[in-house]
Amino acid sequence: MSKKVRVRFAPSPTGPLHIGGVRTALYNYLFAKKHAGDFVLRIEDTDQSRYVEGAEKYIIDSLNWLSIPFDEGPGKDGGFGPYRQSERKHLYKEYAEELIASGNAYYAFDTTEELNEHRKYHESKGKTFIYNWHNRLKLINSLSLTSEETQAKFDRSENFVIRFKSPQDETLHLKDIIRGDIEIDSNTLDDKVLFKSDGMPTYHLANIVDDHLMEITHVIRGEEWLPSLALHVLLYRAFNWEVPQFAHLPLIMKPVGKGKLSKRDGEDGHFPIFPLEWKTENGTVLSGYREDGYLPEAVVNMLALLGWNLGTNQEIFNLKDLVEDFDLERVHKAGAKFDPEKTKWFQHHYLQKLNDSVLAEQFSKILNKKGVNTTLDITTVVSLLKERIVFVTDLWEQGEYFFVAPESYDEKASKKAFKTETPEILKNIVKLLKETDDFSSKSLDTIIKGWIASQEIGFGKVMMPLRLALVGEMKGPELFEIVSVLGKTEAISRIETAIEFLA
RNA sequence: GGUCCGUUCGUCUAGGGGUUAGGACGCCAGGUUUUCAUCCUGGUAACAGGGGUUCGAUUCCCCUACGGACUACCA
Repeated sequence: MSKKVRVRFAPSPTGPLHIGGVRTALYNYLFAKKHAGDFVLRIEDTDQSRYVEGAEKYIIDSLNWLSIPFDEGPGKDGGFGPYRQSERKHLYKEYAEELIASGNAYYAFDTTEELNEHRKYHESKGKTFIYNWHNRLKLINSLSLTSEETQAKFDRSENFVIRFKSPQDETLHLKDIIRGDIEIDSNTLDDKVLFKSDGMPTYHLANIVDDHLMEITHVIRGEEWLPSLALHVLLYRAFNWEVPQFAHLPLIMKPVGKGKLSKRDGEDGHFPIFPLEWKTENGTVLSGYREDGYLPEAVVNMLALLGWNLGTNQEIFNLKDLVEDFDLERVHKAGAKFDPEKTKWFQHHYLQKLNDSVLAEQFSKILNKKGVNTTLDITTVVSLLKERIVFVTDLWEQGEYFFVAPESYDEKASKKAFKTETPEILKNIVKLLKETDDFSSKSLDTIIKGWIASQEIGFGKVMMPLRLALVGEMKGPELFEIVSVLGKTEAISRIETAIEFLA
């Protein structure tokens, strides 16, 4: 019996999550649920200076909005808490010291200034400064100093960090579910800081300790962590802990230009890159998918396919399908530019599946805000407009004329549609409308088309000016549906207004 | 610069030693709608380059180019 699958999503609360982070969360969730495992949310807030108020709440709200809730996390203890690293602070020191005791780590006293000097010097010579086996004895640490000298530094309360002692002359064989085998020469690794002088662990230490303590079986994270994989595996080895499996997800790239998608890409506002709206401290509002009117299903579907596919032609997946079909082995290796246009296509698809009554309810709210008072049946209006909209808000743009009579007629269209004989034709239509009480679109269709046929005039000569009179431009659903919804009084009134306009 | 990862239509991708290299978004055209949009049909468009291996390579190997990530007491 294999261990229960446990995965974690471990964001840093430094601001809003962009869709890259959301996708990482989604893949973790899908993998966990597919294997009947747990999805853990862990907040990695070991860098107090970068902490941003509200970011944690934002992360949780985003996951909830997308229906990818965590099983364990802040406020939801599953026996492995706390789930904020700042609240686990007391844990890490002893693990760092354990590494020192076992000879896998050491104290280092080099100041930031000194290290910067070294880096600058190396850079000037076209080299890279690496703190590791080849020079650690020339630097200031408990390996180069005598134990008395080291103790003296402690007695003087000098700042220190704990660094990992990376091995020399070893070829590491790493394994990644998506990328396969990776070979690393340990001599290229540097002695990463595990424990900072401010008493907090770095990401590397906290991450490994927590993943171990939380019994994480699969680490699914962004490709930007691939260079740290060797260190992490070495850390597990040093602790003599079982190593989880790793999967490094391809990056999401900017839709235009070069490089990976970053939070800054949300600032130009051409398309949302955040799930939810976010107000920065300087008051700028970064748009979110939710506030822009996207359905969470559309966002999830789009994100799922950004780097993964089933191998069939299927592109529409709901969350349940995804849980069933998702497979890390089918995750693409290369980074993916995300495509705002395709996202709209998904949105259109999912919006069409919404019930007319649900849309009508939302549309009513919009109408209220616009101060529109109407006796029209909103659900019917929605049913006529639905297929041409992508967002609920498009309903107004597409169907304003249902509620407000046109005040002008599209210039180009009226040139084409309004002819000298038009007023006479429209008068006849008014007469026909007055004579009937059956305002079903079908009946209207029969009556008016029958009249047109009997007069032996072109359909266009009637239909086009009629549409213009009712709508104001050449757009909208089937004409007699509009007449039917508008009703006798309003329809006749609009046509008479057009006749007057033409006079 | 160094280390690592990657490279199939503009974009997301399928495929994989012998295929007309498939799908989707976009774009274009036609049809439906006597309008517009939707929808339907069709079209456009790709294996980065060079060497191998092989009867045969887009597919396997190597090199180059290009792209990306990392290179902090940030995650």
